[in-house]
Amino acid sequence: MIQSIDRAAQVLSSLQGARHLGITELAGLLGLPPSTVHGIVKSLKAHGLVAKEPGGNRYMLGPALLKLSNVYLDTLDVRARAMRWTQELSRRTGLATRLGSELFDEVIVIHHNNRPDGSEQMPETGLSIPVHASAMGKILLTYNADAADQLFEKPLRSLTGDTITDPAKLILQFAQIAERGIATEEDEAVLGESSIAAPIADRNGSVIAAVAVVLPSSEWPPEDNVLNVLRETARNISRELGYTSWPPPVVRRPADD
Amino acid sequence: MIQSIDRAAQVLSSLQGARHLGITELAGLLGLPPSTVHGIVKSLKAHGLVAKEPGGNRYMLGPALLKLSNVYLDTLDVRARAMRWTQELSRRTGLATRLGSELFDEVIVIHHNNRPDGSEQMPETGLSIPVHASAMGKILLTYNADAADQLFEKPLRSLTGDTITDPAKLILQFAQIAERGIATEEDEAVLGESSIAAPIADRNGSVIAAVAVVLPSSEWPPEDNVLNVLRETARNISRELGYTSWPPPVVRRPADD
DNA sequence: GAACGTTATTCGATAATGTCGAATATGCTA
DNA sequence: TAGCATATTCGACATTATCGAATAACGTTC
Repeated sequence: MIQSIDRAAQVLSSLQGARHLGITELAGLLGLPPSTVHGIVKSLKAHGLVAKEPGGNRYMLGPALLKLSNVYLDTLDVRARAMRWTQELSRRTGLATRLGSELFDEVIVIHHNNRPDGSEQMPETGLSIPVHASAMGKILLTYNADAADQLFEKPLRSLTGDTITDPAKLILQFAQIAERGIATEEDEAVLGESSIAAPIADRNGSVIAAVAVVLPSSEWPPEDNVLNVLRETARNISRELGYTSWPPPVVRRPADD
Repeated sequence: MIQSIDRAAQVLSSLQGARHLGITELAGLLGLPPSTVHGIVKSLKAHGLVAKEPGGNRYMLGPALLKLSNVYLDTLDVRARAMRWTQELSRRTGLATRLGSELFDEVIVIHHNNRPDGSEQMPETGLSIPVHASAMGKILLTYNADAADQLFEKPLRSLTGDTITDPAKLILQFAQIAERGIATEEDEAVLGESSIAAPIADRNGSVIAAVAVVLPSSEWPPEDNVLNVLRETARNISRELGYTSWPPPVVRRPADD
């Protein structure tokens, strides 16, 4: 691990949390001398990854991130292929749908379809949710034992009264999830919001993403039809990626690094 | 400039251009030994800024960028304040609107409102357009002489037959733009698409962003009303940011670094 | 299915490079 | 306007990244 790159990433991560920070504040957070931090920030700024806040002398994240992120989304093969299927899923169930991918201990939403009822809704692409509190996260953990192991090394954060923070309970769920190819979550991330997810596998059978439908908890449990359509969607996307059998088996794969 | 951070940023930028690259390819692009590049990529990967493409041994941009970018957008004060005004602008003109900010020699779209006619439209947030070929870019260049100087050091790229690539012609436009507080562009970035932009100033009178309306070139020229509403929108946003007079004067400001 | 070529990855000695403290400049506050 | 806090520059030093060589993994061809 290259020290200065590691530190640069920490700077970005700190700014992600705090939005605006001065050099001294950053130095405090990272436990480094201000002059060192200044050098790092200066380098990041030269590439637009960090910007000076207008009219102040604090720093914030920079516009280059927006461009990079846009290219990132374009690069994702799953996303491009899944889009038409999730739209169909949304239409057939009348629910909002999400496509999610793993980012350390969170699931990040890489595509989102609004509920087709035309109500005012936020764009959710880019949203991140702790893995253990999301249906998509449970799918990803079920199929990635290494990630689960790592996750359970630290205590799990509770987001609502219903968040499951006991690893043992989650592990019990994983077994069922593997069998059914479906994970659920009720009020575990956001009160009043529940979701159901299914795995997306690529041609090697690796689960690389998850699809979910999101519904108000007041409409829980969803009709069986919703489950079937969701499962079918996940299967269709996987098929398009070159994977045919269903559901994908849970196998411990060597972490590629 | 810290060398390894600079190189890391170059890696991101290369991946932005090429989508997928192996270590050797990257090493070729940057003119570095593969082992060096490998170390950099490994460090970036540890933070999710870069990811290994599923099933291959090439690398691509990573999901952490999406999260960072989302926070970046949330951080932008202009964006939050401008949003309701641009929505109103879109409604009153019946046109798509954009909010743009400068990123080196491009304008990056930080917010976008669809044409309210309900037609199928792409989300344009994150889109980037060369400054010299966009109305928003001309606004930003008019108010940032340093950026213009830098831009003119290299020959300008032509995007359509109508792109203005002669610095002298652009400089002539800048004078008019400063006077009117309005910049235009006809088919200069995308054939069949034209736009009109106005400056957004913060409390110091620095022009930090631009608003634009985009219309099919077939509807050019727009009614006077469109110009007036656009100008009014820019003024309202600027007022909300604490700047009152209009249009903002062009003054050469010291580059803050 | 085996053997080659290609590409990724690891390792360690070297010296180039980032680091950090002190000095200076800048900007904010009272 | 003075004083303080914060950002920024500078340069000597030693840590740290670098790069070549060796190894491992991969994919491809016969």
